[in-house]
Amino acid sequence: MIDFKLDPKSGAPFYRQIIDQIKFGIAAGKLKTGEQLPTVRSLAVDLKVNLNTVAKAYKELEIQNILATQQGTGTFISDLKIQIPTEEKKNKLKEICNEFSAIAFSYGFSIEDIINQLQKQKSDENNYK
Amino acid sequence: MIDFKLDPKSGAPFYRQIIDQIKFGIAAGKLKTGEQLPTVRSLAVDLKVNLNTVAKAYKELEIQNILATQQGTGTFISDLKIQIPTEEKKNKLKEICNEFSAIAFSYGFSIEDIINQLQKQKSDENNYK
DNA sequence: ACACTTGTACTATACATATAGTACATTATG
DNA sequence: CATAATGTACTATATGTATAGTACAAGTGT
Repeated sequence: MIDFKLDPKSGAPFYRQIIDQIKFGIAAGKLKTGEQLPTVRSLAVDLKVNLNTVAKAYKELEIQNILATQQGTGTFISDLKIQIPTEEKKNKLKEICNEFSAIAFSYGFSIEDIINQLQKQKSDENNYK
Repeated sequence: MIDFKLDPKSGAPFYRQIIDQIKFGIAAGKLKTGEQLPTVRSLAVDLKVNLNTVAKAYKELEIQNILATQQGTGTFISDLKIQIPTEEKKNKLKEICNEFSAIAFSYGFSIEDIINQLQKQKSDENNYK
């Protein structure tokens, strides 16, 4: 389970910080398929925010098919591999990359800069194997 | 010179659409170092928005050292070549790439998927030249 | 059936953002 | 020096966003 934390100074809204931490948790392997997340209430109390703030984060992740909620039971990490249809997945990748390059671009980086950096990351990753 | 256009349905604010079109114009080679952009007034009239909306776009690009403004004269594309990535900038790139690959991971994409998509984007961009 | 736990919906409010209106400051040019 | 061109600053307003308060609905387990 993740140790959720909110930083009021970060500038990023609370609900987005929650979303990011869950996504990072999945990417880092700390959250696995089927695992239950804290309930909206318990996490809200824990983070000292309103339960709707947590619910909003969960809701957005549910729309993205990253979480599955069951009323009365809880919220769970869904099986990411079989969730998104391939065609939709391709569009999602395009969307992510567009947003990605737009942000990088605003910092003065070219697409090439990004590709080079990612390739560096990729070889780093292989070194761990 | 770019043929500026605004799409009210796009969801993106006008000033950001202007920014993006200038950035893409530079990336596509349509705008070159030293070239003068339309004045805030003329572009505002052309796009049927307030001059402050254009000014805001120019201002943001000036802060990013992409444009240089001279009161009484106009706004120009600055010399982008001398913007060598500093140490700080490199770290920023790394940071951005880390965050995005983490997000892409959570959707089930690999770094390779991202690189492939970005290379596709890059060649699309070159086709405009 | 009942109590309890879970997520959801509706409302209000404070705050930020985008755009516009208007007046001002600075520079160029004749 | 005067005028016109240019970007800038200040203000107002409408709209969207984030968060919270509270009540509701749906499922669980005894």
